[in-house]
Amino acid sequence: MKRNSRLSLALHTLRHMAGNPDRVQTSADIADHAGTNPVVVRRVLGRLREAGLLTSEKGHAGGWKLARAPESITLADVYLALDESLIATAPQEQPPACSIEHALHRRVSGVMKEIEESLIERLRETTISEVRGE
Amino acid sequence: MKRNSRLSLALHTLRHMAGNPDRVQTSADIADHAGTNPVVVRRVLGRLREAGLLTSEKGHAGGWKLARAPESITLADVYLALDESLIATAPQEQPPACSIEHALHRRVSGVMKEIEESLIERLRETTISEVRGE
DNA sequence: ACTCTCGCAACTAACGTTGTTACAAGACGA
DNA sequence: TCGTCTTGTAACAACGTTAGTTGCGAGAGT
Repeated sequence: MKRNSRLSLALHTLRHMAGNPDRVQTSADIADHAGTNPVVVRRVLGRLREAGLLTSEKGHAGGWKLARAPESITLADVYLALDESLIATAPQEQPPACSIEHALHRRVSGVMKEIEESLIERLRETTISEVRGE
Repeated sequence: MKRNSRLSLALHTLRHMAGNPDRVQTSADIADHAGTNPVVVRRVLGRLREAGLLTSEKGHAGGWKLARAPESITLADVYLALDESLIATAPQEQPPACSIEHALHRRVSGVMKEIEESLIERLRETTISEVRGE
């Protein structure tokens, strides 16, 4: 699939949890609803747990739950937790060998970094609670 | 390699041409300088030709040349010619089935589109002539 | 004990990108 | 006209990334 799908899965799941913050959901439930696989769910939500957005418990009544108030979780938090870095400029491993190439890379990287900043800025304006189907 | 490399190759080549606008260069020369393959060069530069930035000629004195004044070619022109669409949101082929998923997709797509606009805006500020190694 | 859950590692499959080979078609000069 | 240089294009291999899948171990709870 696309680069997008991890972010989609994460947001989708969090948004559902935001509507019912105390309910514990298993990976299997989530996978079922999202049309994917429990292992994939654990992979993605594991990132969110590392970032402090979710908690997980093993055992009978185990599963996933929000770790914080949904009003305090922005789209940017999710984006950053996954560190997708949509705006990728390859880190130019080779020594430039051509000053033009070097200058171009610097220029483009600069713009990309700026743009990624503003993307994050923009995502930070919305919390997961605020997105709702009409 | 990375998503980035087509854009890098295109910009690198155009920048060199901008410094010597009347010289005709073969794909082999360009590939050699960029450390890649003539076929790859033709693939990438072919896009630029379709966009009206370059011309190509077959035969003995054939090769590639700028189609326009280098001062009139911006980084955005190159980016758009390649239609890389760095900011990809998958076009959600499936019917949503879940209104939350739908709303999220709309929200995220909206932000992404905005961001891509501002990237292009930003790239439009610089012409290929203006980038130079110090 | 038994069962349910997450955690994790390993493997497969699909996809996109680059690189490579091969060949056809057009342009030019001898 | 013939040979040679070039682009144009198709087909294929190589590689990396991602999602999906299977299997097994480790905790938690009954």
